[in-house]
Amino acid sequence: MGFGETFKALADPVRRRILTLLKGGRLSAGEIGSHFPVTGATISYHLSILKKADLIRESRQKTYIYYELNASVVEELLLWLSELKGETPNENHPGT
Amino acid sequence: MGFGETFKALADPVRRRILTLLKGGRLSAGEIGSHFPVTGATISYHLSILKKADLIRESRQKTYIYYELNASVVEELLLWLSELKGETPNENHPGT
DNA sequence: GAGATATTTAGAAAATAATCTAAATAAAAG
DNA sequence: CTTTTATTTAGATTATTTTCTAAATATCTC
Repeated sequence: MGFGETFKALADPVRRRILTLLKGGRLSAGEIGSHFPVTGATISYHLSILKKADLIRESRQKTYIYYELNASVVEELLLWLSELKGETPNENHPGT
Repeated sequence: MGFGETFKALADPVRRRILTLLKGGRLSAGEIGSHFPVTGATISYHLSILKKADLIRESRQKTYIYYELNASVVEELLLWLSELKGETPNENHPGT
């Protein structure tokens, strides 16, 4: 919902590391939290920021809430930055 | 100097608009300021943030200080985001 | 339903960021 | 060297962000 929100979400090192973790597949909030020396509440806060920026998606399953990366917003960012650089953005969609 | 600084610089709408303006070529601080309803001091503050993030470069000339976009940092950002997306980043260097 | 585990929400404290006004610096012109 | 114009720096204020502890909610298991 706007680049400001997205860039702001990416500005925090904890949130960038969360995204990098999620690159390897979906993880529960607890699993994510175990990688950082902060409380679960703080992780929950960071997840809410990432969620608001639409960089991650959640899915409840049993007792856990799993989070996974949402690449489509990253794509929009790539486009904006490519345009800033002054290049025609590359297409790289093997499926199309 | 670290992605945090760069993303933080990009998180502000005024700073993003400054970068977009500079895409069209270098501008003095005053020329940049004339596009925004804020004081020159505030523009100077935003320019200092962009400078610290190495997103812009300055060059003094006569009474003016000109600012221009520095694309190389944008390139690093593109790489990081491409990797986050899980794709091999595209090369698009016509000169090589 | 009571207890256990996972996660979020609320509220407060501390740190950081954005903006302004006023003063300082820099360079050029006279 | 004084004045003018361009820009930055300093200091104060207000807003936003990050983090914590404690409490609330949700979902399972018995």
